[in-house]
Amino acid sequence: MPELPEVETIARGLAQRITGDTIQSVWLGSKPEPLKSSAEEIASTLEGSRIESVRRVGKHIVFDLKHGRERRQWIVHLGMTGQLLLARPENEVAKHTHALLRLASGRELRFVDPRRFGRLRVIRGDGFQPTGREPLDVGFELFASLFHKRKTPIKSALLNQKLLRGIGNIYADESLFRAGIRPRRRAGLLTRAQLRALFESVQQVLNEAITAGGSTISDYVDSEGENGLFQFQHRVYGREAEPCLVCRTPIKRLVITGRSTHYCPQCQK
DNA sequence: AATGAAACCTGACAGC
DNA sequence: TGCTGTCAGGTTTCAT
Repeated sequence: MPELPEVETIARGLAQRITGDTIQSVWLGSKPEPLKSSAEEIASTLEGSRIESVRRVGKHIVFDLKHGRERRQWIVHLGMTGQLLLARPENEVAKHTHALLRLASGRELRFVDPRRFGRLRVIRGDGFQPTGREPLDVGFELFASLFHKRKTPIKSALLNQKLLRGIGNIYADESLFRAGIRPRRRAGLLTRAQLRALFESVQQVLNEAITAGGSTISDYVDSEGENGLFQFQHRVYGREAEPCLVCRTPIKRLVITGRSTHYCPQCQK
């Protein structure tokens, strides 16, 4: 479900509301799939830990914890349909709830994920090592070098988390539209001007989406259960056969490395 | 090394 | 009212 702007929105909301709280006890569902670490390891690492900070790294939510003097981390990836929700104990526990953290403040932090593509893991210490570069922190020269000599379509390269971390299907399509680049163009063949346009489009799209609280297509909600609003600003994603907002040409849809891809055949070259 | 297809899951929706 | 097929904000694994 969530890409960089959605994960950023969730992390900011949680940071505001649970920083300084302590995890008292942990319940983990019987289905083991969403757990990357063992259930016992997750529970024993989290229980008794104080939440020092909550932040986004790529599409991961990182909880920096302190257990006594020891640093620990809880790493959450939401997959396609994962949600982290702050709730009161009396609130009904939703179907597909896989983890429930009881906090000292009396609230509960719940991980809900119908498709179970999400992943939870814990780390002793603070050594979480993400892949790729943050698209909002990287400079142009480094950005351009990531695509050098790559034969893969630029759309696939944008989705490759080992290059840039956090861009997903919606924001790849939206960035390519704004940059006027066809998704199937070989990454290594982009001109310097196109790379510059793409660099700026990616940052623009991500920043605007963060401001709008992310995109809600079907089930994304932030930690308070609120929808995002950026879906109303999508220019190509989900608009197959609808007129391009710039030139009225019908938006085309195709599949690139298994992902639905939307573009304007007139505006994107 | 790099690329692409298939697999992992459940739910919603369209068409019959 | 079913049933079937398709699709979905993602990543990993396995062949080429």
